[in-house]
Amino acid sequence: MSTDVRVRFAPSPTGYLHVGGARTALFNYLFAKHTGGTFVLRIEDTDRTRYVEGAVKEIFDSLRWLGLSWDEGPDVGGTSGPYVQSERLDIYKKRTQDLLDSDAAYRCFCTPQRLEEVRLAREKAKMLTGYDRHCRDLSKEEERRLLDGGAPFVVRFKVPAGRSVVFLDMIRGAIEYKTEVLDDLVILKSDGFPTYHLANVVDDHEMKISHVLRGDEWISSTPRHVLLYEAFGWTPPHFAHMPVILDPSGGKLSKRKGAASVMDYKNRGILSDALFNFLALLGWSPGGGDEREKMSRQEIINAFSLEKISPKSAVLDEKKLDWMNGLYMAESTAERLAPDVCKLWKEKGVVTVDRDETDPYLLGVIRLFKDRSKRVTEIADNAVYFFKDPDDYEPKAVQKHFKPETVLVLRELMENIGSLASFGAKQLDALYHDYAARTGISVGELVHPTRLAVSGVSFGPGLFEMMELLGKDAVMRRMDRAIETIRT
RNA sequence: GGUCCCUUCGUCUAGUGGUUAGGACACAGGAUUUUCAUUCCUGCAACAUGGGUUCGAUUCCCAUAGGGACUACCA
Repeated sequence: MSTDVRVRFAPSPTGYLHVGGARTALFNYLFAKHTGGTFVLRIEDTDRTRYVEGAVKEIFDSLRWLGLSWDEGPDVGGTSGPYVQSERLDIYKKRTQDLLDSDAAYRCFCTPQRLEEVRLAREKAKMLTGYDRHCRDLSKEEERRLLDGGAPFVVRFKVPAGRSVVFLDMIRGAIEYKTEVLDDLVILKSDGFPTYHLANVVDDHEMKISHVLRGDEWISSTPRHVLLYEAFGWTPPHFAHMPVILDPSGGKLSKRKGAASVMDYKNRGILSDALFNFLALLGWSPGGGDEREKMSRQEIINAFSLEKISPKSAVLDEKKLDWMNGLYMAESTAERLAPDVCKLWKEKGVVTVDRDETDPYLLGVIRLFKDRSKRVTEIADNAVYFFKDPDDYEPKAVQKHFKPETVLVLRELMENIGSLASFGAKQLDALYHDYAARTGISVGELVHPTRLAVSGVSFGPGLFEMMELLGKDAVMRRMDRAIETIRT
């Protein structure tokens, strides 16, 4: 079956792409790539009231940024199009008619008010909520009369009585439902649009989807879908339901509580490779004693299998994401990081908007910071002093390193630096060590005040590399300024 | 309320009918380093509870508890 694998990711354009959705897409992608199958992207826009302008683009952008490219979809086409449900209305109408013809479905003329009343009454009586099948046995004459009167209607599926529906979830095993708990679901709405249930079943069949990998909120709808396949005389696909991703308090990830969408993570300085790797490991692991954590896309694809997906929901640990992102930051190059970092610098007004991203100075700064930063944003935040002299100095560090006698030391260092033949990290290193040896002052006691004078903070890249990049003029000017500060 | 799903360190997880229950992140301590970060040691820390089945259960079964999903003319 390996080459027959066809999977799909089917988001509805109601907003941004949530990381939970992104991971479902990721697992679909991984399964397709692992099996040499096809990854289809389908837009489920059958609810016109929830449609959000720009959502499709946001979803496309998020998936592309994460590196999840699809083989068939709205923009790239394919043999099973169209891939947007609102463009497939005729298909659903025809299929609905098929069901009506075979007496597997019926028109329901109940008003929303009546439905509401029934629901409340049933709830009160502690009965199963859901439709009471009022229109299921309408006579032909009655139906004709209502139809001729122009009464609005929906089409409902006739759930057979006294049956049990069993389906196999690839990561949970067999799941069984009695049809008693299933009500007659709406398959075609009064506006002529299909509901998710119908559209989903029809499309998955027509698009020859072999495996449906979706969020586990769909488990309880699956028996209805199985019944629909049955009514159409189709073989259902394989099902596998992905667990949800939670925030640290155990609730759903939400924008309110922090990052929730793929773009949130991007904007907060997470790298695509890192998020890909991290999300893959959330709810899945290679198993079999394989304890790799940092894995390339190809390694993940090679090791992936649906059976190793865990059925339990997982909490997204941002600390671990940071750790992994740091690994990818260090591994990346200044050139690759530059566009993202520069964008942040430009937003902060640290560099002018027309500044060239391939500027060697900029790349030099990034190179100095990337190994010690966990996120792209960290570089942008911590490297500001490379673009302007420090306005003030870190108070705690001042107490520790700016002492009256520091003035003398800095002055002498400046004199030495002034007479340096060439201003480079190596020479500076030698100079500091020589000076330390000559005076008996420890290197640390020279380095710390210099660092504070030059950068304004007590931490950062290697001092001598930093000085070299900053250049002699800036270094001398800042040291001079620090001396003034100490004296006053 | 009903139906269904889930349950190994704080978090992500590996794993087995008999193991000192392994790794990673985080945390704590130490070493290295001019700072920070890295790196390297060390430490801390888990099989939800109760019944079975079994010579033996973390592992298999059943309950209970806790968490979650669904219960729309939303997906």
